[in-house]
Amino acid sequence: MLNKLIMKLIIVESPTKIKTLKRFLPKEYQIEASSGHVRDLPKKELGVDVEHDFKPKYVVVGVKQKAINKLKSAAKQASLIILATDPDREGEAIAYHVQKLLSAMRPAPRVKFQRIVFHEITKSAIERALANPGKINSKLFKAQQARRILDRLVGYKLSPMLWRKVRRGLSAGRVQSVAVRLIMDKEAEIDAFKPKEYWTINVNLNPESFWAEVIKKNNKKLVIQNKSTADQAVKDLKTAGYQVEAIKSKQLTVSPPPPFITSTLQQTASRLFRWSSKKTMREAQLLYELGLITYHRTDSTNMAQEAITQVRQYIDSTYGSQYLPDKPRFYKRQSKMVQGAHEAIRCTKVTRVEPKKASSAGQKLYRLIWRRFVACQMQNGLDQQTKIEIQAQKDKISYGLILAGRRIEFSGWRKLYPAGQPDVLVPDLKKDQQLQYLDLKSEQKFTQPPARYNEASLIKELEKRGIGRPSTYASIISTIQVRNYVEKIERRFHPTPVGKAVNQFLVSNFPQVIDYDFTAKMEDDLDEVARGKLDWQPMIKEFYQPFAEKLEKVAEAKRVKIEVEKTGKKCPKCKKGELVIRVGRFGKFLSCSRFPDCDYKASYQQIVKGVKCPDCGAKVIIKRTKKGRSFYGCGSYPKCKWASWRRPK
DNA sequence: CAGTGAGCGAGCTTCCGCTTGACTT
Repeated sequence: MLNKLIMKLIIVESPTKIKTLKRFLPKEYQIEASSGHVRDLPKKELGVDVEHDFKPKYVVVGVKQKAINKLKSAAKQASLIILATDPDREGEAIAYHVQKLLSAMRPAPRVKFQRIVFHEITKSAIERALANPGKINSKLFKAQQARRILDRLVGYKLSPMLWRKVRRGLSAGRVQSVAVRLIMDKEAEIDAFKPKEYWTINVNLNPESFWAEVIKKNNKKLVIQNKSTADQAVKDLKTAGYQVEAIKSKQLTVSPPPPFITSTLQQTASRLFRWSSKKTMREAQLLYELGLITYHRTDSTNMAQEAITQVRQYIDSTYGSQYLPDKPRFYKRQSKMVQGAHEAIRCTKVTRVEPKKASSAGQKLYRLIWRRFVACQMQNGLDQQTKIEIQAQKDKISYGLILAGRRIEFSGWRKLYPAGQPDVLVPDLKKDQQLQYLDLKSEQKFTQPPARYNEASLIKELEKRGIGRPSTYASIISTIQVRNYVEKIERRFHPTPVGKAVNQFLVSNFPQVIDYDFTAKMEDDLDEVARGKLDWQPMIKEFYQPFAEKLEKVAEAKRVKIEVEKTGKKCPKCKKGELVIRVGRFGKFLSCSRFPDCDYKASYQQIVKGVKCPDCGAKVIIKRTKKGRSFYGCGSYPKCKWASWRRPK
């Protein structure tokens, strides 16, 4: 058959790309997807020979067998195989392993392999890439391999240590352990926090009955720390004379936020819709598969040239030229950790304002992405900020008061994207104008402890430190909860006794591994490997040698006790011990403090208030599956088997 | 979707990062 000789096989990572590419390319090209990594270290063993230069053992990823079979049968027909995986470290490794797998086929395909890279899926970009094929960048692949091996060594050496020293089934890793540490350190900050007392005084003045805040005394910043100071000021202010001292006005330009990337999309959907990162990713995936948005796992704010041109035309024709900046906006990458294989998350067609094919949740997310996409190329907003300074004079003592206002002069991009604060108007006053005292409010306040992390703020913090990747943010959140290291209460993360014990163990024994800068240092080294300045084996060795020595030492250390939560009740079995709440693999349970002398145990029931079992009327409790997902169940189980994922009415 | 967990003896747990289905409460 003639076809057999001329068919060229292009291999990409994501199956969704197949359709798009087919539109651009002539029939002689067949396009298939690897669906991510096809070979990896084995799951059941370390798979790294630490005695022999860290030689890795790779096996085929079981769940990818179907995709691999497809690749293989296509490869048999092909005259040329073009590896078009993503243009980053992981993509290079995927290309390497795909080539390895396909070359090992019997009978061996006698085709050539080419590697191409493109940063946007447009006809011109792909044609350019096809015209300039290269080979696999083995330095970049080695950098990925070093990353993979390092993570394996950390994870598969530390985790068994925890099984022996704390409890079976636990885990540690370069990313998850630092995420847990962040939460623990925040808790320590909160514990150490001592609220400070302070007072605010606001004075109500005429004309127009406005309020101004007292901020100065005798031209110095005034901080009121106790009631007697506040009372003295109140006494003065009640009978003082008031006068406008100055009116200061200035214009502020307000730039739009950059287009969405994975982390900011998750944070914004969390803030506006109260969605979990998992929910956001699920909805984004569906939009991506419908071809409505660009790829949703990205750390880059770049946008395709054609998209910018289209959105600028759209802004000009829909909102008018005053909403269009002279030049397109480009957003810089925020850190060197950014890999930039993909574009920012944007709509594929700017004129598609409402996607009819999407679900209602999908439409909600789409509208958000659309607004941010268009807004990021719109003109700056312009605000008029006004500060009115007022002086209060009482005998020889003077107080300074302030009143701040802000008014939007030109909405700019905020015409589209939620801007936040509405206008705060100030009364129409003149310099030196006399004011009349009406009323006064003196309030005692206390400084607040820092807030615990929620999903959004934890992801933001991890991203800032370069820890984790867009494809893993949602799973990090899940892992630390499934392991029972932290629990979410009212959408915020709190430490559990197990999490505290594990963190304490790691901080005191392996401080370098869970150091906040460990990943950043690793990335620096990987850059060197990718640039050919450093070999990967010495890089791993430099880390592993001291790590292995430490592992040996720590093997001798004592078991770590997990702290228990007291209930204040007596054990009903032995009547001697106290009932305590322990955290096990399946969550909390009640037991006797005298364990193992007394083996009393009972399930700890987290009762849902105001809800009855729809089947038998008993109380409803929150339970967890083995996988860590929580569900509602009947309190009289096993007599009544009622259970539900959703909270009953 | 769940009968345990802490220990004990015997086989197992575990990492990070790239991707989608196959499950569906």
